[in-house]
Amino acid sequence: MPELPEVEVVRAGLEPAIVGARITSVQVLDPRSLKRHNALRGDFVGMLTGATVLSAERRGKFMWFPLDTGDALVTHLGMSGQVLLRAVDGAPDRHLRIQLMVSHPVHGELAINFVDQRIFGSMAVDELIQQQIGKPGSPSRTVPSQAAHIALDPLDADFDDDAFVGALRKKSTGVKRALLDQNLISGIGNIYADESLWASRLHGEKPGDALSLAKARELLAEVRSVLTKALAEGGTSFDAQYVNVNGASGYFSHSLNAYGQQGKPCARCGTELRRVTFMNRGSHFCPRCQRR
DNA sequence: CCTCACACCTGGGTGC
DNA sequence: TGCACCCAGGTGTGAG
Repeated sequence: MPELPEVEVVRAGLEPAIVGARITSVQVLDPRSLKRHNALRGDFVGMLTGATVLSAERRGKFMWFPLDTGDALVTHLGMSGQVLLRAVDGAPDRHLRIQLMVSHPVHGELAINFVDQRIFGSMAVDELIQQQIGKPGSPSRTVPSQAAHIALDPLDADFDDDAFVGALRKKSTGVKRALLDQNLISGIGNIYADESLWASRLHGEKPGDALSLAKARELLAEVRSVLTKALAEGGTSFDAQYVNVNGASGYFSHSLNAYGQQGKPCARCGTELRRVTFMNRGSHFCPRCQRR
């Protein structure tokens, strides 16, 4: 269940090993992991083989790696995806779906293993497009076409606070659904949505258009705080040895106040936290602090 | 355009 | 021990 902090930890961990590397060979062990690859533009293996990686980028939960061919390798971890850096002669990983062999000028030969139990994640080669997004006056950006509809994340310097707050306060739908809407604000998943709602004392089913301006701003501030804290913890617990990059290492459960904490006392008021099913997924909240 | 239900997936856990 | 079932949830799609 990687969300923004976990994906960013993976991106940052991959960056030193993958930027400047040349892809020498590609093996697709399960074509279902290519569901976001548009084969009409070309063959996944053929478009990657021989290409050199220029940088490591992220927007929300999408990562991408621009190539010297002009396209980008796009990666989404979905629910259970991991990108593991391995020695070329390493033991095979369980649920390995795609393997890239790369040659790096400093680190030499490496295997990049895309591992994904549930196959909600994917790899793809996609075209990069130019896009105007974010606060008025923000510079134009390059983004894979398949991620063009994804909003900036709230840790991005060009994130438009006023536009988000305004749009949120026009939505009749519940505020949790709005937080999970990647077209409105990206990077938040079920865990950090529940954490942000708990921190701002909001019930997830409270309609967005019922929020005061101040409350909507407070929610955005709490979202930032929760994500920043999780990112900092992920950064510190992250093994500096890049060959151990492991996308599953996230979930800084010791700092969770709501998610998975049903039955435990609320850290604020002591009331027993509850879990209900909402939007086909678990929602965790304090029935006293977070009134509908 | 907006809202929302649902399909897509696997394997760990539970109940019988 | 085995088997059926439930559950975890990010994203894209299509219905209304």
